[in-house]
Amino acid sequence: MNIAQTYSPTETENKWYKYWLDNKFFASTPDEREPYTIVIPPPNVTGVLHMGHMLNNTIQDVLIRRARMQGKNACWVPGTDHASIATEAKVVAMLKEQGINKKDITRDEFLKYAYEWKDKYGGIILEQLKKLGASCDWDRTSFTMDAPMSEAVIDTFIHLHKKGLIYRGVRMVNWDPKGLTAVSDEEVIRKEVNQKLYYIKYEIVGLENEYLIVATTRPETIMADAAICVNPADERYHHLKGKKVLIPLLNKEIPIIEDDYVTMDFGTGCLKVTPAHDLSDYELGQKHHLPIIDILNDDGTLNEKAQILVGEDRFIARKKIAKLLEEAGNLEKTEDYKSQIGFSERTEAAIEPKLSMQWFCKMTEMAKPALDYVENGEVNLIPDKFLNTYRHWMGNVKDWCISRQLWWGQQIPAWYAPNGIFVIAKTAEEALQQFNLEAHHSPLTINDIKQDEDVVDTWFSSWLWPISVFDATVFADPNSKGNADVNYYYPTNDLVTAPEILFFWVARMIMAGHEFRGKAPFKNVYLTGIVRDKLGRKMSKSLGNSPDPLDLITKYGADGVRVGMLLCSPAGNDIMFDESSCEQGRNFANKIWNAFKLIKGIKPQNLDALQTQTPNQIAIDWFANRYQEALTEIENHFTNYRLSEALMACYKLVWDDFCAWYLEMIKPPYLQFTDAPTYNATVNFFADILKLLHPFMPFLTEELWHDEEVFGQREPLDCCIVAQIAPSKPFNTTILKEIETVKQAIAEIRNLRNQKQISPKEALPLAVKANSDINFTNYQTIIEKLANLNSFETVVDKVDGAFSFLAGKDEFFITLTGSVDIEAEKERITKEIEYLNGFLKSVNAKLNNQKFVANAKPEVVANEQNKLADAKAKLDILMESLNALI
RNA sequence: GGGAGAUUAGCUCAGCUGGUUCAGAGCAUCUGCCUUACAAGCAGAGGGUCACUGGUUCGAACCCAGUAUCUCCCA
Repeated sequence: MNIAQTYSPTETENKWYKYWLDNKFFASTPDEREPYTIVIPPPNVTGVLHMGHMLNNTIQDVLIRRARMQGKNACWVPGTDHASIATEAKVVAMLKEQGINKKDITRDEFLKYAYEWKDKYGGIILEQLKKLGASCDWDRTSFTMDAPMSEAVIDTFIHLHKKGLIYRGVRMVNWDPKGLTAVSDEEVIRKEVNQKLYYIKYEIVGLENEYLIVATTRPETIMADAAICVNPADERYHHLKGKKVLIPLLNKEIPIIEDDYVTMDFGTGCLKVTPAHDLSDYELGQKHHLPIIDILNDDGTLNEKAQILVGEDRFIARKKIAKLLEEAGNLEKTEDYKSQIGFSERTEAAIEPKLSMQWFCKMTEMAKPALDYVENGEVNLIPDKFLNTYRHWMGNVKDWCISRQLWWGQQIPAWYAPNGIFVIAKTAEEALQQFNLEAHHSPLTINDIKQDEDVVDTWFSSWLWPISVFDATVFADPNSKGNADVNYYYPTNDLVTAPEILFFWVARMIMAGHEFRGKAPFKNVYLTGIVRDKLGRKMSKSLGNSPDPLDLITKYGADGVRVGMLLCSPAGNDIMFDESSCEQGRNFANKIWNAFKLIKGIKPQNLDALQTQTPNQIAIDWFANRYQEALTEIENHFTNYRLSEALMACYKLVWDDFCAWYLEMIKPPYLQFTDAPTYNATVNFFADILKLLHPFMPFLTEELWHDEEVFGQREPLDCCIVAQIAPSKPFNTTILKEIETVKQAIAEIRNLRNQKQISPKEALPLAVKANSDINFTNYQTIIEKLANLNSFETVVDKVDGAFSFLAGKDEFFITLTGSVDIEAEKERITKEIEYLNGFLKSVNAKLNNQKFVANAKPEVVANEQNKLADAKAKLDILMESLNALI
């Protein structure tokens, strides 16, 4: 026998991944089979593999491998996302290191550097996914800025603009003063921050030495104040109606206005209204027709409209102005205060609400069908608890700010004439044509017009992803039929992603899918949780609490890590990741390895023997049925996307049923071989097990699948990855039940040994008094072997002076060499009797209750009657045993 | 402040339509074993007032109301 003591994964993994690739097992082209499609949530080109990717992609790989083995044409499309802000930030930083300032180079030069950067680092995650075993169709790898994909984005922009769904407008946006761009709401991370609440005194005009006190966290914005607002119900301020106050330091008059938006019991009940620098204030300003005074530059420094502290950064200005206010006697006091502040997800700069001219995509109209798909079940969210959140969000959706003040991305196809008029067109030539069609200005030349400097949000590319990876040409014309790929693969089947991007990606993909294909892009959305550490903290690079996934793979094997991740990852719940679960995965792999070693070791010399009978037939029958039972359960778990439970069911089938029971039942004595029928059956079982496990543990199963000694020389394309797994068949429950009783009896005997300190080597005599209709002689060899008996007999009467126990209603007797401790036996039996009496009482209470009998379903009542009969029978047996002892 | 979800064994989680001997699984723990497939193992065992308080019901871990704690989303 030529096989290692333990399974060592690394070499195996490299070998088989290459073999799969070389033989094109991952590749898919449309054919007559049913398609099964997943598009990867494209990881961002700046990223490296983290635990979230590991979980997410393990799940996708399990689903895709299973579909492949069910005979479907499985296609998993990989790719990456250009991540405009993050990538641009990285490239800018890289250039800075080289002494190059972005401002000093042209857009084209910058893009050249950016593409170089992307080519070098952009594929890292995809390469890492291969280590995990991801069976993506790599030939289809897409990138959101590939030429056709970018063209799709521009076509989409033009199309939606034509429909009136894209417009340009001044809005309050989340401004990132470090990235110098607007970011979407979803890219803002709110954090609780310790701040100070400044109580500032505003002098009331016409009332000498009378002040209004306003509490604010942003004293540096007083120069931008347009009004002070109080609640009309606030009696403290009734006398100030119609009055004005002076902004401290500037001595500028602003009105006191009333609005019930103001919370009376926050601070002093007075709110300074700064329409240019706060979203709510902006809305309040619009309502009350207040002027907008923007005192900040794009980089967060104060501009000349501030009049004081011009050029200072907003945070420095805050400290300085506090001092100035204090000196001027306008600072009443300060208090410590905690509040939520938004930070840029990419640059970590504090977000500044800022009014600016941006491009927006109208959402209300598109949200309606996107909500309907989910409401009516055409798209299933798994778990469905997310439906509520989804519904809430789609009902309150806001227009989507799609422009970004960046270069890395698709440039907005808007062209401006010198007079500020713009047209939307794919090229400068087309734009010029459009301009010159319009009569109200003199003919322009190509040099007169200028394209919008900004690019569109990355999500404006990725919402097209499930379509554009197959056919990027359909966006110019939504009525386009599309190519063979998109017609075959779209809509895709499952999407596996994180709940945090349910809205800004999943929902928008549904919108785009509806707009351009008239169909939702997927049927099921499986939402994974966030991977957290043992302490419940989100795993992140900055906390340093995330293990390097590749190290884990080296340590536990890819299969071990896959199993470890899945064992603790129910859908939609965060996973508390603990390395020890990978250890469990590795141990499981080793268990399978060793079971295989045993099978190899008991292979008979001559497999062609004419022998057709085997004493192991009952064990074989049992496992064949047990396998079907487990398969049924596993299929059910998969149908419901309960992957961790499907895996656990496989785990128990292999470890408990196959290894601990079946193999022990059929195992010949040391250095002996089994018979041909047993061996063949066992090998077939093992092959079934390999197939069942393959989606979870692709490498180990493929390795063992190719063992020549056991499975013979296989054809080059005869691989586990494409082996077909048969659906479950009906099974015989009688043998399953009978073996359960047998197992129970064996466990009792082992327990007896433990209690009485009897060595497993010492054989014992067993007598069986069958009260059920089980014929125990069928199971004699199994019991003899697993309980180590030296005699086995069936009896009609109780055996006196023996240790006895019940398994089901059947009685078992073991005569021990020493005398039986009668008192202890009595006590044990009495305890059982007490328990049964209690049980009987509760069953009787139900059955004697007229209301129960009247209201409960007939089968429930019948069941109670069965319970009663069973318990009575057992009780009789125990009473007899007890009486025999007295 | 508004909304959603959670709370079951030491840990991570199942428990599907209220009704089996329903209080479960895996891991961890404890006891005994180096019994030649596997100590990354084998055999066995012990762990729970189903967060709390009421209610509905013949019957509640499950349904309802309230309370507490936690998480997330939105402001």
